[in-house]
Amino acid sequence: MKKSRNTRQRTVILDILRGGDVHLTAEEVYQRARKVLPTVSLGTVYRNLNFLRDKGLAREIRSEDAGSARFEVARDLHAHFHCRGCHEVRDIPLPEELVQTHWRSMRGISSVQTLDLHVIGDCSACSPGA
Amino acid sequence: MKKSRNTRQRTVILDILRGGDVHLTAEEVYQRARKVLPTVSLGTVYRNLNFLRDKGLAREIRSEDAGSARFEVARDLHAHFHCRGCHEVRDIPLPEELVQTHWRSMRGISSVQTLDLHVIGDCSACSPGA
DNA sequence: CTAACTGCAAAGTTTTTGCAATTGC
DNA sequence: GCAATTGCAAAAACTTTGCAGTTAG
Repeated sequence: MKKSRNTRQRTVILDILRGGDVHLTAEEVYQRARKVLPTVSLGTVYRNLNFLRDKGLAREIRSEDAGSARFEVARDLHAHFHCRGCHEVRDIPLPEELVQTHWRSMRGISSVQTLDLHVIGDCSACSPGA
Repeated sequence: MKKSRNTRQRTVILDILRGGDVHLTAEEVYQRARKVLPTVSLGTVYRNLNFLRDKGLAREIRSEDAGSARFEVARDLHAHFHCRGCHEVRDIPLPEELVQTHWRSMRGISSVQTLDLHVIGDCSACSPGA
């Protein structure tokens, strides 16, 4: 196991992910972190977000409509609903059958680490009639 | 409906997505297109890939491990397996239950356009033992 | 004809990185 | 003490865009 330190920066960044709203971009994490650590750099935020992701403590989510990646603290597995209209991202439950699916029995798959499901459509605010 | 033209560039790019392997980056599409149209530009490739995506003729896929977006021609709905080791992307079937799921009954969801499922793990080539 | 499209190159965005200084453990 | 980490700034990687010229319909 690779060594790692609990720096103030890392703690603050993880706390930011834990607290408040989920789905923050690196830039948003950076802005919030600066309120606590005025001299923190964006590079450090990126390095720590990647570190936390690789450690399994955070998840990185990317939608089809490019822009920045967003990060959330790793919690119970869930899916994401992306609204095409307002570009909001919302957590929705991940169907239980999906979690149970026996992926490993598929040819060529040795192990499965995580599932990443995006449901893309319109939210009721953006498309009230439909 | 917005007007559009069938330019040689657009035709070639769509053919590239249709033929050969799926999951090409813009750069890869560009390299292949240049063999047919030596003066085509990367900007045109991007413009056309975006155009085809917006028209529903192509799909853009992004995985957790950043890098470039990849494009594939829109076909039957399927999921993608991403290997953490070699970064290959493979098509795998999308569980039928998932397609049947009644998303619209969820609070706040008005309509669903598409599902995007990524299964992240190790392929048998990268992790033979597991 | 003319609006959609292209090539080119420049600019925009997002993310990574080299390096010297700092700091957990 | 020393390797992990940081801040800074520069660079890399990826994508979009302004513009003048070209082209499909």
